[in-house]
Amino acid sequence: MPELPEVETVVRDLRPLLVGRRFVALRVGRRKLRRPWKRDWAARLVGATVAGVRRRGKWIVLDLDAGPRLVVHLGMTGQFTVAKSDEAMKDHTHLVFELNGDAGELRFRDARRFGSVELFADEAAVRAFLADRLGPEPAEIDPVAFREALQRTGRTLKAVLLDQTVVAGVGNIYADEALFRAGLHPQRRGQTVTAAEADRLREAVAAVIADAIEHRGSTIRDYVGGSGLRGGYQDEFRVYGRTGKPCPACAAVIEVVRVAGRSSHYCPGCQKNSPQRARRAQR
DNA sequence: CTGTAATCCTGCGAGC
DNA sequence: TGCTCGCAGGATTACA
Repeated sequence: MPELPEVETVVRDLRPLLVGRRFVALRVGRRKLRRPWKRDWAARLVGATVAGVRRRGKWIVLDLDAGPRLVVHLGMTGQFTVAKSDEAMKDHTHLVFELNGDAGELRFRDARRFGSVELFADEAAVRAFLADRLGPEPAEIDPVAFREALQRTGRTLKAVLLDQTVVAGVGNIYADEALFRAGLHPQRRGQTVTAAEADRLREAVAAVIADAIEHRGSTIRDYVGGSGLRGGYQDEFRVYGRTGKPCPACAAVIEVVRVAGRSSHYCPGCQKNSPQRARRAQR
C-alpha cells in the first residue's frame, strides 16, 4: 500500500515523536509477519533509545543508540504510528513499543501481514541489505544510467518503474501517474524509448513523488501517517483509479489494462503506445 | 539471462 | 440480507 511518499510522511511524523525516546517495554504478537521474529530481539530493543528515524525507498530505519537498527516495511496494509497508551488497541496490531515519559506507544499494525520488521546488528548490515535491493531515490537518478536501464531491456516501462533496483520507492500508483505525466504508455517497451522520452519519464517520476510528499501521500483505504492522519494526494490523481472518467488533459476516457501483473491506468489520448514508429526512428 | 505468474494474507466492494 | 468472486498501495520465489 504505501509507496515512497507515504513512507516519507510516516518518517517525518514519527521523527519528533520518537527521537530521544526510550523503549521501556515491548509486546510482540503471535502471528508471524513476512520475516520471522527472532527471540533475542525484544531484549535488545527494550532499554534502547531512538537516535534517528529515516527512510530509504519504502523501507523505514530506526537507529538505536546502542548501534542496532530496526528496519520496517509496511507492505500493503502496514501502519506504524505513535498513539496514546490509553487509546483503544486496533485489531491486527502486532508490535507495541512502550515509550518512556508521557510519550505513549509506538504501534505496528498490518492486516494482511505483507509487512516486515527486522533487527540488524549495525549500520553496515542495514546498508548491505538495502544496497542489494534498491536503486537510487527518485530525486537522485543519474540521467544516463536511467536511459541505459530503459534502453537495454525488453520489459515494459511499467515493469521497469516498479523494479526497486532501477529506482527506489515507486509503486503502482506513482508509476501510473508518472507515465501519464511523461505521456508514455505503460506497455511501451524500454528498448523503444528515445533519450528525450527517458528524460521526460525520469523527471515525471521525481515530480510526482515530490508532489505527493507535499500532500502527505495518498490514502485510498488503509494508509495513515505516523500520527494517524490520512494523506491528500488521492484527490490529485490524474489516471490512477479513474477508469471510465475523463482525462484531465484531453477528456478522452481513462482505461485500465493489466501490465506486469498490476492494474495500469492510462489515457489512450495522451499515452500512445507506438513501438514500431519509435523503433524505426532509432535506426 | 529475461520476463511473467504465483504466493504470502485479510478486507471490502461489486454482482448475483 | 447474504453469498461468492475478484481485487487491493508489495516483495520474493518459482517457473517458462
